[in-house]
Amino acid sequence: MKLFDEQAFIHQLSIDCVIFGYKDLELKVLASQINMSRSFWTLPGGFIKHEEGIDGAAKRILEERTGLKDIYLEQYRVFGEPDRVNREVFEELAEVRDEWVAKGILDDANIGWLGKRFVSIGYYALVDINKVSPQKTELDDSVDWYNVKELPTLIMDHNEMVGYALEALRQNLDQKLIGFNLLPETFTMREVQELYEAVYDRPFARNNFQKKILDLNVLERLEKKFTGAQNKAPYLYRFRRE
Amino acid sequence: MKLFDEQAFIHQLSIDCVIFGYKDLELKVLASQINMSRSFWTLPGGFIKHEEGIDGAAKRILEERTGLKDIYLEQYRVFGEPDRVNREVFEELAEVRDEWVAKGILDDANIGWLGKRFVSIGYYALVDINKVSPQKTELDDSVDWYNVKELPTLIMDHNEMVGYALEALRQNLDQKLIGFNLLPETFTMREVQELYEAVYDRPFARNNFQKKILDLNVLERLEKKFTGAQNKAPYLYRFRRE
DNA sequence: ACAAAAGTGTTGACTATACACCCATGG
DNA sequence: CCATGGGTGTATAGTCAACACTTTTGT
Repeated sequence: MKLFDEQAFIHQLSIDCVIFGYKDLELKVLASQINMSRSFWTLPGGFIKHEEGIDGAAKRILEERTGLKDIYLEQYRVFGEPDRVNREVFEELAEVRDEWVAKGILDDANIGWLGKRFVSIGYYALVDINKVSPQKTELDDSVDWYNVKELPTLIMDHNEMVGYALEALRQNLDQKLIGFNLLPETFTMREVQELYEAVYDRPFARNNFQKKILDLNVLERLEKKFTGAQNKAPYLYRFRRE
Repeated sequence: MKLFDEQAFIHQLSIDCVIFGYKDLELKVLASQINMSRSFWTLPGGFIKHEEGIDGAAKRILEERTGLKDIYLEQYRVFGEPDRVNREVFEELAEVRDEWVAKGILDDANIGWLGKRFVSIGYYALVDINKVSPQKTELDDSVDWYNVKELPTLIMDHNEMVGYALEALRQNLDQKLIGFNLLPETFTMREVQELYEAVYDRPFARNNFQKKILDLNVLERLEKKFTGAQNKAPYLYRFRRE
């Protein structure tokens, strides 16, 4: 079965998603590895169907890759310089072309379509990393989370895309109260703080941070969380959606 | 001569520009009027050539419409819902079709190309309104400035585009110090304040405003401006670019 | 001298940050 | 009762808006 029907999509326009997750004090980004003769890393992406809105397309792509519906996502920038095409990758693609066509993954129409210059709409998404089971496509060799500070070299301008996405995330984290999308349903104040420290890559004073977050009036305090550690048990909080 | 060669451009992808100008205490937007059997207003827009970057395309479109090079511009959002097409306008277009084809303005290939669903990249631009002499295209009946608060009804989602552009402008005016692009080379502090009041649609306290702006350290104070009015002559300022 | 508007200084409220202290928990 | 980390209170500095006052200009 052919990987995709290029007739169904708008030409020369793509969507690339920077999916942010948070775990082990690190802000992470989902990237997949494609093995040709060399291996390449890439952001999850896709195309826009003719009858589909761009937000809808991004949602569909995210659902395909993460299995999640109702993901928080936002477009943040369009990447459309004419030199975006990555010559290296395309040369590699040429090398594996016959093999992949034989496998039926791609056909000539696909390859011609992919070879054109693309304008890509950048979306970023925030997910609870525990709820995600990354889905491989036929082309992917692996799909995994990478620390945003130690990303591998991605194809085309995808590293730059992550940079702009992080900038947009930092701008919006406070303003739009979206950070809680990166945390599980309930969490401690320390976890919120550590998340903020990972995003902004700088420390925050504990007491002032607590005051600032509580003053937002968007958290409800639940029962205490007894961890077994020999210290005061922290409260759990939940984000109030309205 | 045919208006445009649809072969030269990326399909189903357009650019629309919200060009802001400032005059007579009002923030203004450039819109052109197209006369079919009814008349429609529209934002200046265009398409992206195959070998051209999107920022470059926006620059070209702006230069065509304003005669200015080196305009400050920024992309702020993509509009890509599938129901963007304006049925009314397309029906009107069908009515004048034969006439326009006869005139040689459009041909069938053009019309088929235009009839598809488009995704549009929104740019906003800031110009010194005194330097602009709006250029009509063959299709335009008029090109004029309209108060952003009293815009006519524009085609498709162009009114919504202006709304988002204004929001983006407000967010960036302070942060990126871009407001001075709307003013002439030299200006008084009062003029800066009136500009801000027009953009944010609210008054600012005179003394505090002056302090805030001067503390940015981006203005150099020049000679005084004697207007002939019976009051203290205000200083002229110039924006320091570096 | 006067009206109009520009420029500057001072005050008080609010906010953000730093410092200090007490409390709960399990060993 | 001690070490550890959680929760809260207070003082200080820095920022922002309101008020007051002085200066310059042409009539």
